[in-house]
Amino acid sequence: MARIKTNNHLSRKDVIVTKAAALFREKGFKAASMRDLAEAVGVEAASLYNHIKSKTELLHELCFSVANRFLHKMDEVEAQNTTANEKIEKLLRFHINEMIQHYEEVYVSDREWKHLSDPYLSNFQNQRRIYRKRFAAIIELGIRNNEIKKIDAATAVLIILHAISGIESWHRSVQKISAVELEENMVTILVGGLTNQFLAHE
Amino acid sequence: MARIKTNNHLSRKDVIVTKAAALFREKGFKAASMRDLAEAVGVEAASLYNHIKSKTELLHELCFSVANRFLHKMDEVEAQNTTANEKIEKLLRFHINEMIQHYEEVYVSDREWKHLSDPYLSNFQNQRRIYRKRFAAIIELGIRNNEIKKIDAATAVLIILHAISGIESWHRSVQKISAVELEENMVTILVGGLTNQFLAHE
DNA sequence: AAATACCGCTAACATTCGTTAGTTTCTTAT
DNA sequence: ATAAGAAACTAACGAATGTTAGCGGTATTT
Repeated sequence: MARIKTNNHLSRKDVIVTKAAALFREKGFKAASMRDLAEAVGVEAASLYNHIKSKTELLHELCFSVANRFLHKMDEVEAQNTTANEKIEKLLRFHINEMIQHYEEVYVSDREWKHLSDPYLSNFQNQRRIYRKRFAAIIELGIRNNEIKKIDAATAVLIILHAISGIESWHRSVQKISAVELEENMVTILVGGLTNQFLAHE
Repeated sequence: MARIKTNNHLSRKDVIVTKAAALFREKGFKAASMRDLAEAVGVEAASLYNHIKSKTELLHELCFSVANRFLHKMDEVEAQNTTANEKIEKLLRFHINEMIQHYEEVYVSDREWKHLSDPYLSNFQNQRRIYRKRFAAIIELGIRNNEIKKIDAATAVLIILHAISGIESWHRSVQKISAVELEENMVTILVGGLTNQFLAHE
């Protein structure tokens, strides 16, 4: 009867949530069964219910812990007295680092939130919508200040957020450039575009 | 006993595949049941099997019909005698239009291919890998010709492809800019970046 | 050492799932 | 009109799913 291993900082529930993130990422929420999760944790399926309320609760916890981190960062960035471009770059780098360091959680929150059930579902969708609005507002400010091209802000947000979720591919690929290089490349491309502007002007 | 409606160009199977795409997009492959699909088609679940072999077959058909269209376009673009930038823009616009016009199929192929089973799974993954390699090769050519910034080509591909999948958000949003505007915005941002370069140089 | 809360186990439940078998009904061709 | 084939139906299957009940062992507190 082997117990779930914990250290001083992690509760048994934390262990389960972490393993769930990895499993939901790998198989998708619906395809991952509680018996799969139990095996990953090293315990029988029924035993999980001594620590969690339901499978969906695991998804709640993952989705909202990620969402909260992003909203918190948005508060911080908005409060800073910087240019729109600097704000965008800050957010961009935060997103990239979150995706690199908390890969499984962020990925699950991004792709599996559909399987939340109300009221969590509407709640999550709301937070998401608001986050994007705030992001778009920063871009619109940048446009008014002539820092940023006259493009549709919502489209820009959509591109940025989805481009970041592409780090998933990087994470799984065998031949990777370093995390730092990845970050620099992404910022360069998204902020500055692909085209070699110097050459184009000459 | 209402039959599945067909016109001259669509077989009953085509109708099922199309409805399946919409359903798989909405709920995800695993969460969408054959009984759901049957209801959408207007028939009992068992009746579907007069036209299809299995649920997974539906996913095969969707994934590979999309993949084939992209590979075919890649052949075409590679064969053209144009600059790397022009090739990239061609592919970009093709992706965007595919996503706008065949939204459900492309989305499903993009997000649900994990649920394919071998040998289809490995096959699909291979095609995907090769497609990205070919895309990256075009970018690398552009870099050597000084058309494109010295960035990591694989990262650029990853950003472009994922950015395009963001059209999903546009598709579902209520207040949309037009498809043409969306396309122009996406090309502008991805090729030219966010920053207002003229201003930055002055 | 005894009491107590914690945690894991086995067994089983009600559902839901994809799919098959067998039958009936509708359409089409002769 | 009738035979033949296509396509719908009902019923049911076995497997897998999330979850609960109840019991037994283990760690912690007194």
